[in-house]
Amino acid sequence: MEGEMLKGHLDMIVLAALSAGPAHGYAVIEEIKRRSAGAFELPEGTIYPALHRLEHAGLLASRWVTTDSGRRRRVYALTRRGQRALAEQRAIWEQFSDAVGGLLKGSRPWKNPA
Amino acid sequence: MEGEMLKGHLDMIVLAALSAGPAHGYAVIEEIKRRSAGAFELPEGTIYPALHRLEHAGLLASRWVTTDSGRRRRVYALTRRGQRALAEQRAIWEQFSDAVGGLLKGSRPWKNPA
DNA sequence: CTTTATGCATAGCAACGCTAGGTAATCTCA
DNA sequence: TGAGATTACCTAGCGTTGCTATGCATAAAG
Repeated sequence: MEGEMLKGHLDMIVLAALSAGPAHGYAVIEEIKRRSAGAFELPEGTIYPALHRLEHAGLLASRWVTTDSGRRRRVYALTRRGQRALAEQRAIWEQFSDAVGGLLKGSRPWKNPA
Repeated sequence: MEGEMLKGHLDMIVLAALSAGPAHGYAVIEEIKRRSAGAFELPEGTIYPALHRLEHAGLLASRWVTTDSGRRRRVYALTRRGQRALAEQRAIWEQFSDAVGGLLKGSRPWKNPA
């Protein structure tokens, strides 16, 4: 699928992916892919700028971590503000989703034979 | 609400608004507003270009109509291709919506990367 | 050793809804 | 009758934002 459909929803998606616990960028990409059952395979050029933006906005905090094997990773975690933002955006998503649902309802081609 | 959230969903929304029957641009705006319970108040600068685009793509057909009171209106109707496109986009919306749902819902035992 | 996967970063592009501006006829109501 | 609101259409250009393309570097797999 994909188009420009997730414009305006990306922040929420990234925040949601981090809601289970801290993760580094690459892991965020995989978590999004996993939780969306493969529907969202977001490129690095989408995620890294998003993470930077969200950190700059105070919704995420990051620290550098070095693994046992010597890999450097930047691990992000939701801040309290980030958690609040996620809750807000989730509520907005519900409204948006309901509104679209309302539009699609009544346009059903295979009308439900009550 | 509003942001850039409906990027990539506008065509479906317009097609859905016309699925009940032909309508002119201004009426499409009101139909969208009505069916979305006021959530979507789309400006003319959004709708008219969208209608032109959809007609150019062969998903809509238009004709000029003059009302009894002498008003000129451009009335749009779904073509067969438009109906098919709506069905497709509805299916894609379901996928998109489910994927976002999975993201907002799914939390799983956290596997520490570091 | 060569390939694949991991991991981070960013300049510039492209898509697309929206702002802001214009034109014009009809309706409402004092 | 006149003013303002509403209806009704159109479009150039803007701004946001996700994505492409590219670069760098290390670790695991073959």
